[in-house]
Amino acid sequence: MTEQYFGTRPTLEAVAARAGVSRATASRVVNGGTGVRPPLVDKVRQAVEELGYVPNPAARSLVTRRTGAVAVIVAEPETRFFSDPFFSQQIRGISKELSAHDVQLVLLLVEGPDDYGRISRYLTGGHVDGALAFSLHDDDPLPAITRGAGMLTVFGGRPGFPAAVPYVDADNRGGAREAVRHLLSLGRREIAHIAGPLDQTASTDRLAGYRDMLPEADPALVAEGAFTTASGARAMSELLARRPELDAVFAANDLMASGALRVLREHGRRVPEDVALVGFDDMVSIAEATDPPLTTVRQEIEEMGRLMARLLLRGLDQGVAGPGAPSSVITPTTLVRRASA
Amino acid sequence: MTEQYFGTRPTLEAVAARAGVSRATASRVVNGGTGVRPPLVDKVRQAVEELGYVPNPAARSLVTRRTGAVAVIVAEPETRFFSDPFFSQQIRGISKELSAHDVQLVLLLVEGPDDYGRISRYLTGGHVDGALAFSLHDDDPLPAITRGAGMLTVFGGRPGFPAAVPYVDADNRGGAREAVRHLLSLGRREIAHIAGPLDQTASTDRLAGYRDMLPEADPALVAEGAFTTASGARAMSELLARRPELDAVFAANDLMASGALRVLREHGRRVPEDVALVGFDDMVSIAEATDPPLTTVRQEIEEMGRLMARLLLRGLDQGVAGPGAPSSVITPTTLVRRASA
DNA sequence: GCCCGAGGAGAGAGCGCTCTCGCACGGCAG
DNA sequence: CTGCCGTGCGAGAGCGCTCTCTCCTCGGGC
Repeated sequence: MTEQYFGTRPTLEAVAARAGVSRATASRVVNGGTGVRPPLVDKVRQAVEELGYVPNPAARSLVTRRTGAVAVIVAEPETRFFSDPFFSQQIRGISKELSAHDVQLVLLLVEGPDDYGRISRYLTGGHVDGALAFSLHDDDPLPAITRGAGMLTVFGGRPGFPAAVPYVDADNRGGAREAVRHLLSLGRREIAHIAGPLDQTASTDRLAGYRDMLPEADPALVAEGAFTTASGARAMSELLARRPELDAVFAANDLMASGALRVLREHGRRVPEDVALVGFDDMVSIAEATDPPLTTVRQEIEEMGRLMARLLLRGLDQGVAGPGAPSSVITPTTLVRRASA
Repeated sequence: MTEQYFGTRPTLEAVAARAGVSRATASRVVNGGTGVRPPLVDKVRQAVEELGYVPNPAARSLVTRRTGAVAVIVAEPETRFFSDPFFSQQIRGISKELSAHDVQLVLLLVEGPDDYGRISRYLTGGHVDGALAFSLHDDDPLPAITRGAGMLTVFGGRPGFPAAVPYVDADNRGGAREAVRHLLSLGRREIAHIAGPLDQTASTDRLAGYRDMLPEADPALVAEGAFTTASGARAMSELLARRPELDAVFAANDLMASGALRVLREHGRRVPEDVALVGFDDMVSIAEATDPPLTTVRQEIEEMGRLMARLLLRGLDQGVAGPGAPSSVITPTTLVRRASA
């Protein structure tokens, strides 16, 4: 039960006075205590305790030029951010890693094109030491903004342009190959694909994996969705109209797979007997809730978030001018077999 | 294309020099420009532009004692945070309101009991001006922490203790009454309830609403879940075992309703013919994806988030010592009729 | 034409911290 | 016993900004 000094929080000065040392020594103790003799360390520690001293972050970062915070920028049209647990999970991984290093997470949600100015100003303002950014479309202005602000930034998902920026991504192409390979191993021959929006690399990479395994496949077997349940349903209807004889579907995420599943059932196709279905993500709350439960390609979403944070922190520690920008990381995927294929 | 001065960003001093005015005048212009004659204002504005000046937030908040940031504290066991779009949506509303006022959002996720120390230190450290906190269990230490830190805090959801803290909550009790009233109007007489965890007021309030309409109901008609799909399924199994003759279920959220739906189907009960089912939340991605689509009680989640932020900002503006802590707000609910009841 | 008041601009103090520098003191070698 | 080096501590400058206080200037009223 520490006393409350309303209005005037104790300063380092006060701590120093109470401990009978100089401000410099008090500062040394607060920041690790190296080079100070034990008895003095104890005295200062005690003074800190008694006064309930907490360093003023503004004063500190004014001189250190470090804020101890990083921005997490989520640029995604309405629909996806709050229907897709993907981001929550990735942010969770990021949060864990950051708070383990006592770094704070400032969340910047981009709601519309006007927001980019705000974000840009915020980054150049030096509120944060670095940034993590998500889910770029090919024409996303974010990389240009973070570069312009001179802000070290790690991206989530491979950016859709040749710039050499550090990123963390799942092995989308390999995962897709595995999904299709599984369907082939079940004896399926008319394998359709419901792709995500093709201005995102996650979609194009998964499509590329599909094509790797089925180079001869009829283009009519591919339909584009938008990573939402509804778009998956729509794409499935299209595919059934175009190629009624299809016997398998690989959807680029679980949400679209669940939409497809509903449409398949409405058309009287049994899953997996008539049509085998594989998703992507292994979003447990979706994949296990469908009937039948979804066979899907699992990516370690939380781990990817953790990796992004780790990469950024490492880059920050070496200084931006250090031996190298952090390099990128591709995380493996695994096929999770449930009942739908 | 502003020139980049690596290492040395321009200061107010530099702007003042370039504009041929004093630092004080430059500051006045940057902060609104009142009391400065137009020609000087223009000169300063131009200098700001040319140098690409952005104020140093640390220096600023060192003297103003305002950070321009608020904390959003999410204390929720793993499972729920990333399976439930609830939070994402509420955070979205908060983010919109905050960024409209140029206030930043610092996200603090509580991963375990050890984190409370970290949070407490962070709040007392003065990193933020105020806080928004979520989803308290009855024994949650958060209110004590924010009070101890002297931090103005608006809660999301009615806290489970008598303290007079400002909060924003949906009309859980009224919504529950409406759900049950609807089931009664359909002629159902054996109406069961799948409650949420009973150490949260959202659950107890919804249960209270159920009891308001059915004061005589057999206690065996109520089972407790945990707001997850799996727990909803489990609760439904229990209820069917205890009261096989039930003809309606009101679940305290959509996730549990979807779990219940699966179990009902597994037991050969048709929905809505044999058993009518109503959920709560109107989580569109769930309620519309079930088969049949879920009748549910809608709460305006994003709006609630926006309101929380508005309440906090207003309180902050008046100063904590102002005429009054912000008062609480209860937002209305509406019944959304789909096919399940 | 003079005085007074209002309003606009500048000087300077400080917000709370870190960090460099210099000084003092103790131990050891010569 | 003296000189030198290493270590521990304190003094003080300064990070970039805001804001008060003072000074100056200009306009209006008598």
